[in-house]
Amino acid sequence: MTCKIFAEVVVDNTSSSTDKLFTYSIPSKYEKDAKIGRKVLVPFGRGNKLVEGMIINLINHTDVDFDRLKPIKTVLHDSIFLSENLIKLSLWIKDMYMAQYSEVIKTMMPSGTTNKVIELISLTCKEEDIYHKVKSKNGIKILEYLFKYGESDLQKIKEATGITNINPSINLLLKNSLIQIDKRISAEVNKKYEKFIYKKFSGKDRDNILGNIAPNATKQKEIIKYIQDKEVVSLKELMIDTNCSLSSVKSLEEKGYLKIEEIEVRREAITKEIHLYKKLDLTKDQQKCVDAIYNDYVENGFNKFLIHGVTGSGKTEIYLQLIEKILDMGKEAIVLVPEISLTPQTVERFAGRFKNKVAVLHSGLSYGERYDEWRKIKAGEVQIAVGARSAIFAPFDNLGLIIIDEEHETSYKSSINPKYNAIEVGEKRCEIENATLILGSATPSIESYYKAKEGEYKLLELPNRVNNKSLPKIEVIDMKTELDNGNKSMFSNELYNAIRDNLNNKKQTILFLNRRGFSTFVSCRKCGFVVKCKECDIALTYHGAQNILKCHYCGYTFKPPTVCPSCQSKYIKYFGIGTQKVEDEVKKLFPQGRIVRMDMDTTSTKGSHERIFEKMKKGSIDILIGTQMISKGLDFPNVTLVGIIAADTTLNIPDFKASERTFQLLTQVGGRAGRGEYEGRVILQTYEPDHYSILTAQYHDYISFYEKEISIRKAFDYPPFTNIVSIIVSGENEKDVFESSKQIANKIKEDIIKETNDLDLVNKIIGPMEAPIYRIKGRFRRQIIIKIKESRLSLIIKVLDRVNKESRTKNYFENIRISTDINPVSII
DNA sequence: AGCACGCCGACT
DNA sequence: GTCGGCGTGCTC
Repeated sequence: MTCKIFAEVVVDNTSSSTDKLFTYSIPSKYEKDAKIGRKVLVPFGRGNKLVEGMIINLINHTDVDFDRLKPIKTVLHDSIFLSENLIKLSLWIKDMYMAQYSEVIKTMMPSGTTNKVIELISLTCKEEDIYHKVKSKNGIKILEYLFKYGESDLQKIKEATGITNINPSINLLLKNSLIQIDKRISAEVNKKYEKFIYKKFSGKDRDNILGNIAPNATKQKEIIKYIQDKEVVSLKELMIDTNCSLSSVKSLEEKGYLKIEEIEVRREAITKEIHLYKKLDLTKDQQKCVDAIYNDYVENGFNKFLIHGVTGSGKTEIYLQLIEKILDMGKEAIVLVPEISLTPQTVERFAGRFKNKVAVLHSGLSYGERYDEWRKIKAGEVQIAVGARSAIFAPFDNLGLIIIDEEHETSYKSSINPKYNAIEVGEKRCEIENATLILGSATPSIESYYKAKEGEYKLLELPNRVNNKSLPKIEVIDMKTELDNGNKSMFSNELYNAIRDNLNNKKQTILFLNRRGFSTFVSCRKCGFVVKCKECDIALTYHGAQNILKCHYCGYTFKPPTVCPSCQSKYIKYFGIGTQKVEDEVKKLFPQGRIVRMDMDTTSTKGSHERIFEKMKKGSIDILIGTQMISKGLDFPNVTLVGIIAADTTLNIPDFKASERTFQLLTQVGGRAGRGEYEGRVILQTYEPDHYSILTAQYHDYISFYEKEISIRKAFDYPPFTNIVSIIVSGENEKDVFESSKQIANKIKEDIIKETNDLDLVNKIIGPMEAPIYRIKGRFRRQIIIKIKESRLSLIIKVLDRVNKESRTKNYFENIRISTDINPVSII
């Protein structure tokens, strides 16, 4: 086979106009190293500035003019590179989600590992040369700066001298050999090194050495004694244990007794001590599940499964035992869990079973930690990666299994570019790498369950809990009746009594409300004015602890008004309840209880999640109040009561997934009760007790919910019966946004007609209209929605891609952004 | 996006 | 001549 001589390279550049493949020739010395997925340095642009790139393809001939071709400068021998399979996957993602090459490549790599080339400029002449060899004023300025401050990079010189067009002057100085330019490459994240001390003497020489050391050098003697029966010790450790200084160690090194060496150390992402998590006996149902998947994998390789198992049915143990089998085959596994439940509890189970074969990847890690975990995977030091969404790209070369737990979670869909869905990417990756995909949930998404029913996934049902405990009873309380009976508080009589009894019985209670803050909106009782964010079209939430109004979209805070900004009346009232208010109320009603609130406001610091979990586990919390953060993965045997304060908060959102999300949330929260030996009780308060989401959740009846919901989706043509493409046009100038969105919509329609002449398709384009949240962070937003059948999706993507590019080059309006989302998790 | 290039007018 | 400012168009 002949060697390929050209490489198609994606250049590290955020601009959309340079987001394409550039062809470079491969110098013969790099023939072997220049492989697909390798990082390179290439000269780019007129100035031949060195930039990092990634080889996407190798080819034998090219249409690019010979005199335009440049050679690759360096193939970077880094531990960070991608497999050919992952490059294949990245190309699929780019097409499917209308993303840019560089965006996709960046999400696949650990952040901060992109190399930047810095050009350091230094002098090669004497000071007196400045004035007689250089005539130009700018040239003199630059040289004077370099004399004063020594070598410096271009940016600094530019700032200090105030020369805007500096390059001609620099080039002139370079031509006259008055300066030189050194190139240095560096990345944000690097390997971490620590100093270690090696013993350079043997035991029998010890007394000799001690005799040779000056009598007053007591610290040196101490060090010799300390290290005598060790081979190597970290400098840090030695300095702490012997309380010596670096100079003592250094003088011992000079005498030749020790050697100081820098060695790379791995940052540890799992800091906690991990206890063994014992293998459990499987129930019949669980065993059937494991066997079905394993046998299928051995026989067929690539396949897709959906495990529908009620809360507490032991899905995790199934995952663990399947992983064990896969590992025995020499294969590797990825486990995806929602970010929110990627708590120590989950990690403990996997690491507790498989010890150092596990790497974790999530947003709580520093760049450095993530970089080290990534390299552990790439180097084959671990066989399992547990992580959030982006762990779907864990760089295994021999993948056998991808598990996506709680597959209905919306966090698997990325909200930033590339706006990929980890489930779809997982399917594609398994197809490419001949691996098995397992989706698991107690409340599968409607789309996934439909696919399972249609045979696209193999459906496995686990209808029973492992301990054969029945699912907790859910009592629905109609809050309208409570109100009629004169109860104006947020707690029904039932819930109040249950909390009181639980407290008396020394059992734990979880209270759930999917809204943080104190009050959800502030309004004037006289004129109805609602206080909104200055930058967003969003009602502000009152946060009592700090006495501020907060926008949950942009994070801005405001002082609460004392008079109505609109009519100047004093009748400002705080409406709606949030977790803070619940906390206040519970503290008032049960002053003897130990009460903790858990939401985004109380868990912003690192490790705060963990602290609350530990306290809950130890039993030092009686009542835990929280948002959906507490609805997942928690397993506290002593929780016997779950109170859902207002079940309809998610129900009335104008989104096609509102019912589904409500059902899932209620089922998941309800599942937190009665996981131990005691019977659990769930009290659900609502103003809409007859809504099917609530009725079916009450009886843990997923199937009935599914039947009802799928018929509605079909009737109104929503997913899974159609794909949804949402296009948001945004900008700071309202009129420009209005006009440009209209033009874009027209362009899309024209293009579709040109391609297919399908008027029906054109008529299905909704909008442009004001987006449900019309303004966010000062930008006005208009939305276009296209419902499109699977068979026509690629056509629409093609059209949108073209319109996107065109509107960018033609630049009708300034600062207009177009953001396209294929199958968003919500159209709000 | 960044950057070079080229053209122009202003300032020695 | 030299310098800065700005518009234009390209990047293998």
